[in-house]
Amino acid sequence: MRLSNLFGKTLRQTPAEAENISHQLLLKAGMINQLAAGVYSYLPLAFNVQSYRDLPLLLYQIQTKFRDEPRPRGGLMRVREFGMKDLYSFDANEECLNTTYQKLITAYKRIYERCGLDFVVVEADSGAIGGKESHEFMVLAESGEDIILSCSKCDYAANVEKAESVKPEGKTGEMLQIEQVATPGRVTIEEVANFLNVPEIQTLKAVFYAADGVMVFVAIRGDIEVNEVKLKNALGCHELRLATEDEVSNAGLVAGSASPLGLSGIKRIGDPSIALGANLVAGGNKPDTHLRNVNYPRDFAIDLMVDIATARAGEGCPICGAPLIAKKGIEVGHVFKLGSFFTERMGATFLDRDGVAYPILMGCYGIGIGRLLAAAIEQNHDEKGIIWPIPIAPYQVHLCPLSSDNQEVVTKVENLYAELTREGLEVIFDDREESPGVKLNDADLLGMPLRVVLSPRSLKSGSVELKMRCKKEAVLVPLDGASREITAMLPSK
RNA sequence: CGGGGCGUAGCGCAGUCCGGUUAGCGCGCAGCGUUCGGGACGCUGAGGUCGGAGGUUCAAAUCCUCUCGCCCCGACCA
Repeated sequence: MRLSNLFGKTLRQTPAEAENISHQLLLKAGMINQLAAGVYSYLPLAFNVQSYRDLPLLLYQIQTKFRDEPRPRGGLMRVREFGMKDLYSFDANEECLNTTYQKLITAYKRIYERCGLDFVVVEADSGAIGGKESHEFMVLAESGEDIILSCSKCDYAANVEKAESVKPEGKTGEMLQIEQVATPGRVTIEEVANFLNVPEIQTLKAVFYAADGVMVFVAIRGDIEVNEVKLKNALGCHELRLATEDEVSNAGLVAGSASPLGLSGIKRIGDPSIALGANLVAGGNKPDTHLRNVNYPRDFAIDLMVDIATARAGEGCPICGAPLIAKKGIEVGHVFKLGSFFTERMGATFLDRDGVAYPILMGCYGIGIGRLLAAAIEQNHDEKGIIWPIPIAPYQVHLCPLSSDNQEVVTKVENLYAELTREGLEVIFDDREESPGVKLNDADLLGMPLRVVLSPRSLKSGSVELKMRCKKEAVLVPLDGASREITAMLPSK
Protein backbone atom coordinates (compact mmCIF):
# COMPACT_ATOMS: atom_id res chain seq x y z
CA MET A 1 0.00 0.00 0.00
CA ARG A 2 1.29 3.39 -0.91
CA LEU A 3 0.60 6.19 1.52
CA SER A 4 -0.46 8.36 -1.42
CA ASN A 5 -3.31 5.96 -2.08
CA LEU A 6 -4.39 5.80 1.52
CA PHE A 7 -7.54 7.72 2.17
CA GLY A 8 -6.87 8.92 5.68
CA LYS A 9 -5.12 12.21 6.15
CA THR A 10 -3.00 12.91 9.16
CA LEU A 11 -3.58 16.08 11.10
CA ARG A 12 -0.82 18.49 12.05
CA GLN A 13 -2.43 19.66 15.27
CA THR A 14 -4.01 17.57 17.96
CA PRO A 15 -7.78 18.18 17.91
CA ALA A 16 -8.82 20.04 21.02
CA GLU A 17 -11.94 17.95 21.53
CA ALA A 18 -9.94 14.89 22.44
CA GLU A 19 -8.96 14.20 26.02
CA ASN A 20 -7.50 10.76 26.24
CA ILE A 21 -4.51 9.68 24.28
CA SER A 22 -6.18 6.99 22.17
CA HIS A 23 -8.83 9.44 21.08
CA GLN A 24 -6.23 12.05 20.21
CA LEU A 25 -4.06 9.70 18.25
CA LEU A 26 -6.91 8.04 16.40
CA LEU A 27 -8.13 11.43 15.27
CA LYS A 28 -4.69 12.75 14.49
CA ALA A 29 -3.72 9.67 12.51
CA GLY A 30 -6.86 10.09 10.44
CA MET A 31 -8.29 6.74 11.45
CA ILE A 32 -11.59 7.92 12.84
CA ASN A 33 -13.91 10.84 12.30
CA GLN A 34 -16.70 12.02 14.54
CA LEU A 35 -20.17 12.05 13.02
CA ALA A 36 -22.14 12.94 16.15
CA ALA A 37 -21.82 12.59 19.88
CA GLY A 38 -20.73 9.02 20.45
CA VAL A 39 -20.89 8.18 16.77
CA TYR A 40 -17.71 7.70 14.83
CA SER A 41 -16.88 6.45 11.38
CA TYR A 42 -13.70 4.50 11.16
CA LEU A 43 -12.42 6.72 8.39
CA PRO A 44 -12.97 10.41 7.67
CA LEU A 45 -15.85 11.41 5.43
CA ALA A 46 -15.38 11.32 1.70
CA PHE A 47 -16.58 14.88 1.43
CA ASN A 48 -13.57 16.19 3.23
CA VAL A 49 -11.84 16.07 -0.13
CA GLN A 50 -10.72 19.57 -0.85
CA SER A 51 -8.13 19.41 -3.54
CA TYR A 52 -7.82 18.01 -7.03
CA ARG A 53 -4.50 16.65 -5.79
CA ASP A 54 -6.38 14.10 -3.68
CA LEU A 55 -8.20 12.73 -6.72
CA PRO A 56 -8.83 10.15 -7.98
CA LEU A 57 -9.98 8.51 -4.81
CA LEU A 58 -11.45 5.03 -4.42
CA LEU A 59 -13.28 3.85 -1.32
CA TYR A 60 -14.86 0.48 -0.81
CA GLN A 61 -16.94 -1.18 1.86
CA ILE A 62 -18.21 -4.64 2.52
CA GLN A 63 -21.36 -4.62 4.55
CA THR A 64 -24.83 -5.96 4.99
CA LYS A 65 -27.59 -4.22 3.12
CA PHE A 66 -31.18 -4.55 4.14
CA ARG A 67 -33.50 -3.89 1.25
CA ASP A 68 -36.58 -5.84 2.25
CA GLU A 69 -36.82 -7.21 -1.27
CA PRO A 70 -40.50 -7.47 -2.19
CA ARG A 71 -40.01 -10.83 -3.77
CA PRO A 72 -37.39 -12.99 -2.10
CA ARG A 73 -36.82 -16.15 -4.10
CA GLY A 74 -34.41 -18.83 -5.14
CA GLY A 75 -32.39 -19.23 -1.95
CA LEU A 76 -29.50 -16.77 -2.02
CA MET A 77 -30.43 -15.50 -5.48
CA ARG A 78 -32.84 -12.88 -4.28
CA VAL A 79 -32.90 -12.05 -0.62
CA ARG A 80 -34.10 -9.31 1.68
CA GLU A 81 -30.79 -8.87 3.41
CA PHE A 82 -27.52 -9.40 1.63
CA GLY A 83 -23.83 -8.82 1.81
CA MET A 84 -22.55 -6.32 -0.68
CA LYS A 85 -19.10 -5.23 -1.61
CA ASP A 86 -19.27 -1.83 -3.13
CA LEU A 87 -16.88 0.84 -4.15
CA TYR A 88 -17.22 4.52 -4.89
CA SER A 89 -14.85 6.47 -7.08
CA PHE A 90 -14.23 10.21 -6.99
CA ASP A 91 -12.68 12.01 -9.94
CA ALA A 92 -11.98 15.55 -11.00
CA ASN A 93 -13.23 15.38 -14.57
CA GLU A 94 -15.02 13.32 -17.15
CA GLU A 95 -11.84 11.93 -18.65
CA CYS A 96 -10.49 10.75 -15.31
CA LEU A 97 -13.85 9.22 -14.44
CA ASN A 98 -13.78 7.29 -17.72
CA THR A 99 -10.33 5.97 -16.93
CA THR A 100 -11.32 4.95 -13.42
CA TYR A 101 -14.50 3.33 -14.70
CA GLN A 102 -12.61 1.25 -17.24
CA LYS A 103 -10.02 0.23 -14.67
CA LEU A 104 -12.71 -1.00 -12.33
CA ILE A 105 -14.49 -2.92 -15.06
CA THR A 106 -11.20 -4.65 -15.73
CA ALA A 107 -10.66 -5.35 -12.04
CA TYR A 108 -14.18 -6.73 -11.64
CA LYS A 109 -13.75 -8.95 -14.68
CA ARG A 110 -10.68 -10.42 -13.04
CA ILE A 111 -12.64 -11.10 -9.88
CA TYR A 112 -15.30 -13.04 -11.77
CA GLU A 113 -12.71 -14.90 -13.81
CA ARG A 114 -10.98 -15.99 -10.62
CA CYS A 115 -14.30 -17.16 -9.27
CA GLY A 116 -14.41 -19.56 -12.19
CA LEU A 117 -17.47 -17.95 -13.74
CA ASP A 118 -18.67 -17.84 -17.31
CA PHE A 119 -19.93 -14.27 -17.54
CA VAL A 120 -20.46 -11.32 -19.84
CA VAL A 121 -20.32 -7.58 -19.29
CA VAL A 122 -23.43 -5.95 -20.69
CA GLU A 123 -24.70 -2.43 -21.16
CA ALA A 124 -27.34 -1.75 -18.56
CA ASP A 125 -30.06 0.64 -17.61
CA SER A 126 -28.75 2.92 -14.92
CA GLY A 127 -31.98 2.92 -12.94
CA ALA A 128 -33.51 5.52 -10.69
CA ILE A 129 -30.35 7.44 -9.89
CA GLY A 130 -29.64 8.16 -13.51
CA GLY A 131 -26.05 8.36 -14.53
CA LYS A 132 -24.60 8.39 -17.97
CA GLU A 133 -23.33 4.89 -18.37
CA SER A 134 -23.85 1.63 -16.62
CA HIS A 135 -22.76 -1.97 -17.03
CA GLU A 136 -23.81 -5.21 -15.45
CA PHE A 137 -21.79 -8.36 -14.93
CA MET A 138 -23.94 -11.30 -15.88
CA VAL A 139 -23.23 -14.90 -15.03
CA LEU A 140 -24.75 -17.03 -17.76
CA ALA A 141 -27.26 -19.49 -16.32
CA GLU A 142 -30.67 -20.85 -17.24
CA SER A 143 -31.93 -19.90 -13.80
CA GLY A 144 -31.04 -16.26 -14.44
CA GLU A 145 -33.80 -13.69 -14.22
CA ASP A 146 -32.29 -11.21 -16.65
CA ILE A 147 -32.32 -11.46 -20.41
CA ILE A 148 -29.18 -10.54 -22.28
CA LEU A 149 -28.99 -9.77 -25.96
CA SER A 150 -25.58 -10.17 -27.46
CA CYS A 151 -24.30 -9.88 -30.99
CA SER A 152 -23.36 -13.02 -32.85
CA LYS A 153 -20.47 -11.18 -34.53
CA CYS A 154 -19.16 -8.20 -32.60
CA ASP A 155 -18.89 -7.70 -28.84
CA TYR A 156 -22.10 -5.74 -28.34
CA ALA A 157 -24.09 -7.08 -25.38
CA ALA A 158 -26.84 -5.46 -23.37
CA ASN A 159 -29.52 -6.19 -20.84
CA VAL A 160 -32.86 -6.38 -22.62
CA GLU A 161 -33.92 -3.37 -20.52
CA LYS A 162 -31.36 -1.34 -22.42
CA ALA A 163 -30.72 -3.26 -25.63
CA GLU A 164 -31.24 -1.62 -28.98
CA SER A 165 -31.75 -3.44 -32.24
CA VAL A 166 -32.31 -2.97 -35.92
CA LYS A 167 -35.89 -4.01 -36.60
CA PRO A 168 -37.00 -5.71 -39.78
CA GLU A 169 -38.78 -3.34 -42.15
CA GLY A 170 -42.41 -3.82 -43.01
CA LYS A 171 -43.85 -3.57 -46.50
CA THR A 172 -43.10 -0.23 -48.07
CA GLY A 173 -44.59 1.30 -51.17
CA GLU A 174 -46.97 3.99 -52.25
CA MET A 175 -49.15 5.37 -49.50
CA LEU A 176 -52.77 4.42 -50.09
CA GLN A 177 -55.93 6.09 -48.98
CA ILE A 178 -57.24 5.28 -45.51
CA GLU A 179 -60.09 2.78 -45.46
CA GLN A 180 -62.32 1.98 -42.54
CA VAL A 181 -62.94 -1.74 -41.94
CA ALA A 182 -65.21 -3.57 -39.55
CA THR A 183 -63.38 -5.86 -37.12
CA PRO A 184 -66.15 -7.27 -34.93
CA GLY A 185 -64.87 -8.54 -31.61
CA ARG A 186 -61.22 -8.30 -32.66
CA VAL A 187 -59.25 -6.52 -30.00
CA THR A 188 -55.69 -7.79 -29.82
CA ILE A 189 -53.08 -7.27 -32.51
CA GLU A 190 -53.06 -10.99 -33.18
CA GLU A 191 -56.83 -11.15 -33.64
CA VAL A 192 -56.96 -8.10 -35.89
CA ALA A 193 -53.99 -9.25 -38.00
CA ASN A 194 -55.49 -12.71 -38.48
CA PHE A 195 -58.92 -11.35 -39.26
CA LEU A 196 -57.66 -8.90 -41.88
CA ASN A 197 -55.07 -11.37 -43.10
CA VAL A 198 -52.12 -9.03 -42.70
CA PRO A 199 -48.86 -9.80 -40.85
CA GLU A 200 -48.47 -8.22 -37.40
CA ILE A 201 -45.58 -6.19 -38.76
CA GLN A 202 -48.13 -4.30 -40.87
CA THR A 203 -50.09 -3.16 -37.84
CA LEU A 204 -49.83 -0.30 -35.40
CA LYS A 205 -50.25 -0.94 -31.71
CA ALA A 206 -51.65 1.63 -29.29
CA VAL A 207 -50.85 1.27 -25.59
CA PHE A 208 -51.92 3.49 -22.72
CA TYR A 209 -49.89 4.14 -19.63
CA ALA A 210 -50.30 6.10 -16.46
CA ALA A 211 -47.04 7.94 -15.82
CA ASP A 212 -47.12 9.37 -12.30
CA GLY A 213 -50.87 9.38 -12.73
CA VAL A 214 -50.90 11.16 -16.09
CA MET A 215 -52.21 9.34 -19.14
CA VAL A 216 -49.73 8.74 -21.93
CA PHE A 217 -50.42 7.31 -25.36
CA VAL A 218 -47.81 5.09 -26.95
CA ALA A 219 -47.71 4.07 -30.59
CA ILE A 220 -45.47 1.23 -31.70
CA ARG A 221 -45.49 -1.24 -34.53
CA GLY A 222 -47.77 -4.20 -33.84
CA ASP A 223 -45.10 -6.90 -33.80
CA ILE A 224 -43.00 -5.16 -31.15
CA GLU A 225 -43.43 -5.04 -27.38
CA VAL A 226 -43.04 -1.80 -25.46
CA ASN A 227 -39.91 -1.71 -23.30
CA GLU A 228 -41.24 -0.11 -20.13
CA VAL A 229 -37.79 0.70 -18.78
CA LYS A 230 -36.99 2.72 -21.87
CA LEU A 231 -40.40 4.36 -21.76
CA LYS A 232 -39.98 5.29 -18.13
CA ASN A 233 -36.61 6.85 -18.87
CA ALA A 234 -38.03 8.74 -21.85
CA LEU A 235 -40.84 10.16 -19.73
CA GLY A 236 -38.63 10.83 -16.74
CA CYS A 237 -41.39 9.59 -14.45
CA HIS A 238 -41.22 7.70 -11.14
CA GLU A 239 -44.14 5.37 -11.49
CA LEU A 240 -45.22 3.82 -14.76
CA ARG A 241 -48.00 1.31 -15.22
CA LEU A 242 -50.53 0.28 -17.80
CA ALA A 243 -53.63 2.42 -17.62
CA THR A 244 -56.72 0.74 -16.22
CA GLU A 245 -59.79 0.18 -18.39
CA ASP A 246 -61.59 2.99 -16.59
CA GLU A 247 -58.74 5.41 -17.15
CA VAL A 248 -58.72 4.53 -20.84
CA SER A 249 -62.44 4.98 -21.36
CA ASN A 250 -62.55 8.12 -19.19
CA ALA A 251 -60.00 9.61 -21.56
CA GLY A 252 -62.48 9.01 -24.39
CA LEU A 253 -60.45 6.18 -25.91
CA VAL A 254 -61.59 2.78 -27.10
CA ALA A 255 -59.37 -0.01 -25.83
CA GLY A 256 -58.78 -2.55 -28.58
CA SER A 257 -59.53 -0.04 -31.30
CA ALA A 258 -57.55 2.95 -30.11
CA SER A 259 -55.91 5.09 -32.70
CA PRO A 260 -53.33 7.86 -32.77
CA LEU A 261 -55.45 9.60 -35.40
CA GLY A 262 -57.28 12.63 -34.17
CA LEU A 263 -55.95 12.33 -30.64
CA SER A 264 -55.63 15.44 -28.58
CA GLY A 265 -55.12 16.43 -25.00
CA ILE A 266 -52.86 13.50 -24.23
CA LYS A 267 -49.12 13.08 -24.51
CA ARG A 268 -48.24 10.95 -27.53
CA ILE A 269 -45.04 8.91 -27.63
CA GLY A 270 -43.97 7.13 -30.81
CA ASP A 271 -41.44 4.41 -31.42
CA PRO A 272 -39.36 4.83 -34.59
CA SER A 273 -40.70 1.47 -35.77
CA ILE A 274 -43.96 3.17 -36.76
CA ALA A 275 -42.13 4.76 -39.67
CA LEU A 276 -40.61 1.47 -40.88
CA GLY A 277 -43.21 0.47 -43.39
CA ALA A 278 -46.25 1.82 -45.13
CA ASN A 279 -49.99 1.32 -45.06
CA LEU A 280 -50.40 -0.07 -41.56
CA VAL A 281 -53.57 -1.23 -39.88
CA ALA A 282 -54.46 0.94 -36.91
CA GLY A 283 -57.37 1.35 -34.54
CA GLY A 284 -60.43 3.28 -35.66
CA ASN A 285 -61.27 4.78 -32.28
CA LYS A 286 -64.71 3.21 -32.56
CA PRO A 287 -65.57 -0.22 -31.22
CA ASP A 288 -65.07 -3.06 -33.71
CA THR A 289 -63.47 -0.75 -36.22
CA HIS A 290 -59.96 -0.45 -37.63
CA LEU A 291 -58.32 1.59 -40.35
CA ARG A 292 -56.20 0.33 -43.23
CA ASN A 293 -53.41 2.28 -44.89
CA VAL A 294 -52.42 4.44 -41.97
CA ASN A 295 -49.09 6.19 -42.52
CA TYR A 296 -46.87 8.20 -40.24
CA PRO A 297 -46.44 11.15 -40.43
CA ARG A 298 -49.07 11.66 -43.12
CA ASP A 299 -52.02 10.72 -40.92
CA PHE A 300 -51.07 11.55 -37.36
CA ALA A 301 -48.61 13.41 -35.22
CA ILE A 302 -46.76 12.50 -32.07
CA ASP A 303 -45.10 14.61 -29.43
CA LEU A 304 -41.97 12.59 -28.87
CA MET A 305 -40.29 10.02 -31.09
CA VAL A 306 -37.98 7.81 -29.05
CA ASP A 307 -36.81 4.20 -29.01
CA ILE A 308 -39.10 2.37 -26.62
CA ALA A 309 -38.95 -1.00 -28.34
CA THR A 310 -38.01 -4.30 -26.74
CA ALA A 311 -35.16 -5.89 -28.64
CA ARG A 312 -35.45 -9.55 -29.60
CA ALA A 313 -33.19 -12.35 -30.66
CA GLY A 314 -32.75 -12.42 -34.41
CA GLU A 315 -32.99 -8.66 -34.84
CA GLY A 316 -29.95 -6.72 -35.97
CA CYS A 317 -27.09 -5.64 -33.76
CA PRO A 318 -27.11 -1.83 -33.42
CA ILE A 319 -23.34 -1.76 -34.02
CA CYS A 320 -22.73 -4.18 -36.88
CA GLY A 321 -26.14 -5.43 -37.97
CA ALA A 322 -25.47 -9.13 -37.37
CA PRO A 323 -28.25 -11.09 -35.66
CA LEU A 324 -28.64 -10.75 -31.90
CA ILE A 325 -28.71 -13.81 -29.62
CA ALA A 326 -30.69 -14.00 -26.36
CA LYS A 327 -29.36 -15.62 -23.18
CA LYS A 328 -30.31 -15.65 -19.53
CA GLY A 329 -28.05 -14.21 -16.88
CA ILE A 330 -27.69 -13.64 -13.16
CA GLU A 331 -26.67 -10.09 -12.28
CA VAL A 332 -23.69 -10.42 -9.97
CA GLY A 333 -22.33 -6.92 -10.30
CA HIS A 334 -23.42 -3.50 -11.46
CA VAL A 335 -21.32 -0.42 -12.11
CA PHE A 336 -22.50 3.13 -12.77
CA LYS A 337 -21.02 6.43 -13.76
CA LEU A 338 -22.93 8.55 -11.31
CA GLY A 339 -21.30 11.79 -12.39
CA SER A 340 -22.29 14.70 -10.19
CA PHE A 341 -25.76 13.38 -9.31
CA PHE A 342 -25.04 13.14 -5.59
CA THR A 343 -22.12 15.49 -5.23
CA GLU A 344 -24.01 18.49 -6.58
CA ARG A 345 -26.86 17.89 -4.17
CA MET A 346 -24.53 17.41 -1.25
CA GLY A 347 -22.14 20.19 -2.11
CA ALA A 348 -19.22 17.82 -2.40
CA THR A 349 -16.71 19.86 -4.32
CA PHE A 350 -12.99 20.05 -4.83
CA LEU A 351 -10.74 22.96 -5.68
CA ASP A 352 -8.99 22.80 -9.01
CA ARG A 353 -5.54 24.19 -9.86
CA ASP A 354 -7.02 27.69 -10.04
CA GLY A 355 -8.85 27.45 -6.75
CA VAL A 356 -12.30 27.11 -8.34
CA ALA A 357 -14.76 24.68 -6.75
CA TYR A 358 -16.34 21.94 -8.90
CA PRO A 359 -18.54 19.00 -7.98
CA ILE A 360 -16.65 15.74 -7.72
CA LEU A 361 -17.60 13.13 -10.33
CA MET A 362 -18.52 9.81 -8.81
CA GLY A 363 -18.81 6.24 -9.93
CA CYS A 364 -20.26 3.35 -8.01
CA TYR A 365 -19.46 -0.30 -8.35
CA GLY A 366 -21.24 -3.11 -6.51
CA ILE A 367 -20.88 -6.85 -6.17
CA GLY A 368 -23.60 -8.94 -4.53
CA ILE A 369 -21.63 -11.45 -2.53
CA GLY A 370 -24.30 -14.00 -1.64
CA ARG A 371 -25.63 -13.97 -5.16
CA LEU A 372 -22.11 -14.41 -6.50
CA LEU A 373 -21.79 -17.48 -4.30
CA ALA A 374 -25.10 -18.85 -5.57
CA ALA A 375 -24.19 -18.10 -9.18
CA ALA A 376 -20.86 -19.87 -8.78
CA ILE A 377 -22.70 -22.99 -7.65
CA GLU A 378 -25.31 -22.72 -10.41
CA GLN A 379 -22.43 -22.96 -12.87
CA ASN A 380 -20.14 -25.34 -11.00
CA HIS A 381 -21.87 -28.48 -9.88
CA ASP A 382 -22.77 -31.98 -10.99
CA GLU A 383 -25.32 -34.57 -9.88
CA LYS A 384 -23.24 -35.32 -6.79
CA GLY A 385 -22.81 -31.81 -5.52
CA ILE A 386 -20.79 -28.62 -5.60
CA ILE A 387 -17.53 -28.28 -7.56
CA TRP A 388 -15.86 -25.25 -5.96
CA PRO A 389 -13.64 -23.11 -8.12
CA ILE A 390 -10.35 -23.09 -6.22
CA PRO A 391 -10.20 -19.39 -5.30
CA ILE A 392 -13.56 -19.39 -3.55
CA ALA A 393 -13.55 -22.90 -2.10
CA PRO A 394 -14.15 -22.90 1.66
CA TYR A 395 -11.26 -25.37 1.99
CA GLN A 396 -8.72 -26.46 -0.59
CA VAL A 397 -8.34 -30.03 0.60
CA HIS A 398 -10.86 -32.61 1.79
CA LEU A 399 -8.93 -35.17 3.84
CA CYS A 400 -10.85 -38.39 4.06
CA PRO A 401 -9.64 -41.44 5.97
CA LEU A 402 -11.57 -44.67 5.39
CA SER A 403 -11.73 -47.25 8.15
CA SER A 404 -11.42 -45.04 11.16
CA ASP A 405 -10.92 -48.07 13.45
CA ASN A 406 -7.72 -49.01 11.66
CA GLN A 407 -4.94 -47.76 13.92
CA GLU A 408 -2.44 -47.30 11.14
CA VAL A 409 -4.88 -45.21 9.09
CA VAL A 410 -5.73 -43.10 12.12
CA THR A 411 -2.13 -42.36 13.00
CA LYS A 412 -1.04 -41.60 9.47
CA VAL A 413 -4.01 -39.44 8.62
CA GLU A 414 -3.53 -37.39 11.78
CA ASN A 415 0.10 -36.87 10.80
CA LEU A 416 -0.89 -35.89 7.28
CA TYR A 417 -3.52 -33.47 8.61
CA ALA A 418 -0.94 -31.79 10.81
CA GLU A 419 1.56 -31.63 7.99
CA LEU A 420 -0.83 -30.15 5.43
CA THR A 421 -2.02 -27.57 7.94
CA ARG A 422 1.58 -26.68 8.69
CA GLU A 423 2.13 -26.16 4.95
CA GLY A 424 -0.54 -23.48 5.11
CA LEU A 425 -3.20 -25.45 3.26
CA GLU A 426 -6.84 -25.13 4.20
CA VAL A 427 -7.93 -28.64 5.08
CA ILE A 428 -11.28 -30.08 6.07
CA PHE A 429 -10.72 -33.41 7.80
CA ASP A 430 -13.50 -36.00 7.88
CA ASP A 431 -12.78 -37.62 11.22
CA ARG A 432 -16.29 -38.98 11.63
CA GLU A 433 -16.90 -42.67 12.16
CA GLU A 434 -18.92 -43.21 9.01
CA SER A 435 -18.94 -45.83 6.31
CA PRO A 436 -16.83 -45.18 3.19
CA GLY A 437 -19.92 -44.57 1.08
CA VAL A 438 -21.15 -41.82 3.35
CA LYS A 439 -17.78 -40.11 3.51
CA LEU A 440 -17.07 -40.25 -0.21
CA ASN A 441 -20.51 -39.00 -1.10
CA ASP A 442 -20.18 -36.16 1.38
CA ALA A 443 -16.81 -35.25 -0.10
CA ASP A 444 -18.44 -34.96 -3.51
CA LEU A 445 -21.34 -32.99 -2.06
CA LEU A 446 -19.13 -30.47 -0.26
CA GLY A 447 -17.01 -30.20 -3.39
CA MET A 448 -13.61 -29.09 -2.13
CA PRO A 449 -11.14 -28.91 -5.02
CA LEU A 450 -8.85 -31.77 -3.94
CA ARG A 451 -9.87 -34.96 -2.17
CA VAL A 452 -7.20 -36.90 -0.29
CA VAL A 453 -8.16 -40.45 0.69
CA LEU A 454 -6.15 -42.56 3.09
CA SER A 455 -7.27 -46.15 3.54
CA PRO A 456 -5.95 -49.61 4.37
CA ARG A 457 -6.02 -50.33 0.67
CA SER A 458 -3.90 -47.33 -0.32
CA LEU A 459 -1.58 -47.91 2.63
CA LYS A 460 -0.73 -51.38 1.36
CA SER A 461 1.35 -49.64 -1.29
CA GLY A 462 2.35 -46.84 1.09
CA SER A 463 0.20 -44.40 -0.88
CA VAL A 464 -2.54 -41.88 -0.57
CA GLU A 465 -5.12 -41.23 -3.24
CA LEU A 466 -5.49 -37.73 -4.69
CA LYS A 467 -8.46 -36.68 -6.75
CA MET A 468 -9.47 -33.30 -8.08
CA ARG A 469 -13.20 -32.78 -7.68
CA CYS A 470 -13.42 -31.50 -11.25
CA LYS A 471 -11.64 -34.55 -12.72
CA LYS A 472 -12.72 -38.12 -13.06
CA GLU A 473 -9.51 -39.98 -12.31
CA ALA A 474 -7.66 -40.29 -9.05
CA VAL A 475 -3.92 -40.81 -8.69
CA LEU A 476 -1.95 -42.69 -6.05
CA VAL A 477 1.12 -40.95 -4.68
CA PRO A 478 3.55 -42.09 -2.00
CA LEU A 479 2.49 -41.04 1.48
CA ASP A 480 6.02 -39.81 2.05
CA GLY A 481 6.17 -36.42 0.39
CA ALA A 482 2.45 -36.35 -0.32
CA SER A 483 2.17 -32.80 0.96
CA ARG A 484 4.52 -31.61 -1.80
CA GLU A 485 2.35 -33.30 -4.44
CA ILE A 486 -0.77 -31.83 -2.89
CA THR A 487 0.62 -28.32 -2.78
CA ALA A 488 1.71 -28.68 -6.40
CA MET A 489 -1.82 -29.61 -7.48
CA LEU A 490 -3.30 -26.48 -5.94
CA PRO A 491 -2.33 -23.20 -7.58
CA SER A 492 -1.63 -20.74 -4.80
CA LYS A 493 -4.54 -18.43 -4.15
C1' C B 1 -49.48 -6.41 -3.58
C1' G B 2 -52.30 -10.25 -6.85
C1' G B 3 -52.63 -15.89 -8.28
C1' G B 4 -51.41 -20.94 -6.78
C1' G B 5 -49.30 -24.55 -3.29
C1' C B 6 -47.66 -26.10 1.53
C1' G B 7 -47.18 -25.99 7.30
C1' U B 8 -48.04 -33.25 11.21
C1' A B 9 -40.92 -35.88 15.33
C1' G B 10 -34.28 -33.10 13.50
C1' C B 11 -35.25 -34.03 7.78
C1' G B 12 -38.71 -36.08 3.91
C1' C B 13 -43.76 -37.44 3.95
C1' A B 14 -48.86 -40.34 4.77
C1' G B 15 -53.33 -39.39 7.43
C1' U B 16 -57.39 -34.06 6.32
C1' C B 17 -62.00 -34.88 1.13
C1' C B 18 -65.95 -38.43 4.53
C1' G B 19 -64.45 -35.98 12.65
C1' G B 20 -64.31 -41.38 16.44
C1' U B 21 -58.71 -46.69 19.36
C1' U B 22 -52.72 -44.89 22.06
C1' A B 23 -51.37 -39.84 15.16
C1' G B 24 -48.22 -43.42 11.50
C1' C B 25 -44.03 -44.48 7.78
C1' G B 26 -38.93 -43.70 5.79
C1' C B 27 -34.34 -41.33 6.89
C1' G B 28 -31.66 -39.44 10.85
C1' C B 29 -30.59 -39.85 16.34
C1' A B 30 -29.11 -43.13 21.13
C1' G B 31 -27.42 -48.20 22.96
C1' C B 32 -25.46 -53.24 21.75
C1' G B 33 -23.50 -56.61 18.09
C1' U B 34 -21.91 -57.59 13.02
C1' U B 35 -19.91 -54.75 8.69
C1' C B 36 -15.95 -51.24 6.42
C1' G B 37 -13.59 -48.02 -1.06
C1' G B 38 -19.49 -45.21 -3.13
C1' G B 39 -25.24 -43.18 1.28
C1' A B 40 -24.40 -51.47 5.20
C1' C B 41 -27.41 -54.89 8.50
C1' G B 42 -29.99 -56.92 12.97
C1' C B 43 -32.13 -56.06 17.72
C1' U B 44 -33.61 -52.37 21.40
C1' G B 45 -34.97 -47.29 22.37
C1' A B 46 -35.88 -41.92 22.66
C1' G B 47 -38.40 -38.24 20.10
C1' G B 48 -45.07 -34.85 18.50
C1' U B 49 -48.13 -27.61 21.55
C1' C B 50 -50.49 -31.86 14.18
C1' G B 51 -47.86 -23.45 12.54
C1' G B 52 -50.99 -20.13 16.04
C1' A B 53 -55.82 -18.16 18.02
C1' G B 54 -60.91 -18.55 18.30
C1' G B 55 -65.32 -21.38 17.12
C1' U B 56 -68.69 -25.90 15.96
C1' U B 57 -69.16 -30.85 18.36
C1' C B 58 -70.16 -35.83 23.22
C1' A B 59 -65.45 -35.94 20.32
C1' A B 60 -61.10 -31.92 15.89
C1' A B 61 -54.60 -33.10 12.70
C1' U B 62 -59.51 -33.67 10.11
C1' C B 63 -65.18 -28.99 9.78
C1' C B 64 -65.70 -23.16 10.09
C1' U B 65 -63.47 -18.07 10.90
C1' C B 66 -59.24 -15.26 11.60
C1' U B 67 -54.00 -15.11 11.72
C1' C B 68 -48.59 -16.20 11.06
C1' G B 69 -44.76 -18.47 8.17
C1' C B 70 -42.51 -20.81 3.87
C1' C B 71 -42.25 -22.18 -1.56
C1' C B 72 -43.60 -21.20 -6.82
C1' C B 73 -45.74 -17.67 -10.64
C1' G B 74 -46.75 -12.47 -11.70
C1' A B 75 -46.34 -7.08 -10.31
C1' C B 76 -41.80 -4.86 -8.41
C1' C B 77 -36.31 -4.28 -8.26
C1' A B 78 -29.10 0.78 -8.28
